[in-house]
Amino acid sequence: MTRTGRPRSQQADEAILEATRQALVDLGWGGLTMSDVAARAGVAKTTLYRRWANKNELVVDAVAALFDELRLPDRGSLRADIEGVVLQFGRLLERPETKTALMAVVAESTGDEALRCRIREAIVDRQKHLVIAGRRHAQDRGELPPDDGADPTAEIDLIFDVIAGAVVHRVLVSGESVDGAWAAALAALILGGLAGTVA
Amino acid sequence: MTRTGRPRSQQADEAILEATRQALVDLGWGGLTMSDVAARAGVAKTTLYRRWANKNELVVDAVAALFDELRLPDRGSLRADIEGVVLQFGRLLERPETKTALMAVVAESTGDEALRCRIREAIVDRQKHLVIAGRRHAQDRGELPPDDGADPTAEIDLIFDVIAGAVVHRVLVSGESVDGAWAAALAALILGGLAGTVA
DNA sequence: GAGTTACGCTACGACTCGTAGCGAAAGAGC
DNA sequence: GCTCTTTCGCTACGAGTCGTAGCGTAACTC
Repeated sequence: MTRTGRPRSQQADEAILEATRQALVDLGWGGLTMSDVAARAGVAKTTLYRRWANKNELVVDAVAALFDELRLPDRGSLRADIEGVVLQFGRLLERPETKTALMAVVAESTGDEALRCRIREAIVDRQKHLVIAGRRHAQDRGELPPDDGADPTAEIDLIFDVIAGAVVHRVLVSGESVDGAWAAALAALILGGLAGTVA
Repeated sequence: MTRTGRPRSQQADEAILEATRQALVDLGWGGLTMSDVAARAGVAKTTLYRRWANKNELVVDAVAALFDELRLPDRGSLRADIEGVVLQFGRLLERPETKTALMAVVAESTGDEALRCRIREAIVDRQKHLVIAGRRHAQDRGELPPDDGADPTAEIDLIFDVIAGAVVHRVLVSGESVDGAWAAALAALILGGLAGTVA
């Protein structure tokens, strides 16, 4: 089913997404306008609306592309894996375009189920896979017990919410940076609990 | 210095804040307009602008009032205190007006230092006090060692980011509710780490 | 070539923002 | 009572944005 007619410019797609990210840095979420993005991308405003229904979906796609770079290299221990993911996620979140956009689209998604699904697929699931992979590596190494038949979903979700939530909260709400010392402290807390860090 | 002239209507203030919260529930952040809030509150639009410079500050104040209800009753153990705070914060965050507004103003604050300060005073510090109080209670009970001269700020900040971040992430990003079981699991993780929950 | 689709451009109605100007209302001080 | 001061509701306004429609042209397939 080769489509007939003039094909959509792939180049325009990337120019628009890049222009969206740049506009977010310069203007923030509230200041971003479709006209401005179109002008930056060297594209007509109508071209934007032919591909994205509204501002929210455009920004989700523009930001989601940034999450492609998340990886989990096996660093040899569960502790090192956690620190690596925390640092990686922190660096990603400290970039101005990510910082501004992520919370805004999440906020907008609270009343928009379609947008929520789009975020889940494009961003959340991509992070959760890191937790699942890290857990499997740790089990292979014997650092964590293998699945005992119980459903591990709840545990995975908890770890995911704790790690991602802590990083997001540190960067966006507390407004401080995620450095090596903080990543180490968080990893220690997750592994050993308060007893482990304090004692 | 008693101010002369007609005093500002305190009643109007509360009507506006309540109308703002209700409008957030009905319309979401993007759909909320100053005209609509004014109409709901039975107030002229100009009256809004005489008290709040723009939409962001109005919403911050409207939402901040909800955080007044956060308390830390001494429940007898560190574990119970953590579970109580988590449940309390979770219930607050699951309310539609909080859910929608909190992330939006945080997102907007990434490019607005004044707004960031306002959020810190009105919302963040109010939560952090709970962590500080809980830590002191635990020290009084002997569950945690007393301060050994080292600055406990970093540890408090970490615990704060982990608890608040996890709850926020669970509710707003993962989109699931904070129930007793989850609160217990989170408390167990914080106290004993992965070793404690798994083994 | 013929047919189909995407493109840039312009214009448009509906809406929101934030401000200005007006007369009336509500208090404080004499 | 009266005056002064500030807030109030109302209307109107310019500027800006959204998302859409219509047009002629460009690009690609068969």
